[in-house]
Amino acid sequence: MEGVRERLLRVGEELFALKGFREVSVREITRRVGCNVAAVNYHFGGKRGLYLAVVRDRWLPRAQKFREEFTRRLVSPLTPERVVVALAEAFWLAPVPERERWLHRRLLFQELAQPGEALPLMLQQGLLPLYREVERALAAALKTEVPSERLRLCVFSLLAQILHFGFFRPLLKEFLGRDLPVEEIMEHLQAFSLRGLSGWCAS
Amino acid sequence: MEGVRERLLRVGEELFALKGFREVSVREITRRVGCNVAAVNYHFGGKRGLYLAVVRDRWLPRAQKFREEFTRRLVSPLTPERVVVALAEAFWLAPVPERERWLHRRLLFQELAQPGEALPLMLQQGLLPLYREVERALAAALKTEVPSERLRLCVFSLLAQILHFGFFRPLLKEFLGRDLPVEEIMEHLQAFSLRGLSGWCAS
DNA sequence: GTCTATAGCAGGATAGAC
DNA sequence: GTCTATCCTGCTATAGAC
Repeated sequence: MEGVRERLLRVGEELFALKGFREVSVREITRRVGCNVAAVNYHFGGKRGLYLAVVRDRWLPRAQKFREEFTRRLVSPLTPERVVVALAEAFWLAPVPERERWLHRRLLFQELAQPGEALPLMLQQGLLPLYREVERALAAALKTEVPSERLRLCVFSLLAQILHFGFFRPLLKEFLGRDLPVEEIMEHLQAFSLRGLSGWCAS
Repeated sequence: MEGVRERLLRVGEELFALKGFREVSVREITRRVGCNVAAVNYHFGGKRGLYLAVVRDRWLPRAQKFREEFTRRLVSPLTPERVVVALAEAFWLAPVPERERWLHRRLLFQELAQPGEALPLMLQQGLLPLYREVERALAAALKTEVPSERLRLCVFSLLAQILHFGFFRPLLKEFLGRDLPVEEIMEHLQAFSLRGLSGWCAS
């Protein structure tokens, strides 16, 4: 049975992710949960406390789960192609409901838009470890010795695309004229990241 | 002489970009401008009206300016490399104060985090025309016939990196251990977008 | 642990003087 | 056009009954 505390965390995350911290009222959360307004203060010491608990108890564990999905999908011998595929799959095909993936992106987005004390937590404990993990895999995949800063920038470019294609999905739809299925996005990501524009260049 | 109306737009944009619509109060804006609270209602019909005016009168024109900067920097004969450089330069080296570039990104970010009636405006009149412009340039640069959907996805990947390196600059600093100057970011963007990871691949 | 009731405050908007 | 004064609404947080 899901207690009031857990329901507050779940509903709180939904609303914070959808509208951002300020835009959500404690009343709205407790009404949906079906409990009293005072419950938030009792369990979390206030609205801000609930928000931080959401990040700690729901967002961070999920971030770690995505990271593990990535690692789990790496198959040796490592190639750049396989690293890219593992990364894309971890984000888009992991056994996590689409709804949760959306929540996850969205909450990060909200925190970036209005940075608070949760941001350092999310960056350092959520994103940075993933970046390092990808860097390690990529270093192993590229046989040549690549300067580590070069490598990290490539990791950044990879993640940039993954996050962007998530965040700007509506714009993509408008730009293309149709809603591209995940499989095709992955295919493009792979092609672009591995060969870049020169894959299409005549010269 | 800058009238009250213009100052409200300028200060309003600063604050909306920094904190988001909800987080800013009319009182705060008018206090900084040095006018009365009622001025917002008089000139714009309310807080929301001021926000929309900011988007229309300041953000959209600036978006168009960036687009023109891009077009202006294209030199024939077009090559993919030159398109990438023109795009990066338009965003990072245009004769616009860094502060304004920051404002511009930030306001888009806020609107994406909490979409309102301004979002369609920003996407359709601000971003989409730029995307189409880049697509056109890229199509001319790539001699071979590239399916237009492929091309658009490449444009998306390009812009993804440009926006991401702007939004996540703090994370990049932490990841690299130093704050990368714009010139070096551009160099990487060019290398990655043109050749992808295979530029570093042994096989 | 969970509720009701309320304190205490801040925000947006408006009416009307000047 | 710009100001003062004020209304009304909605919020968080807390005190205290049960």
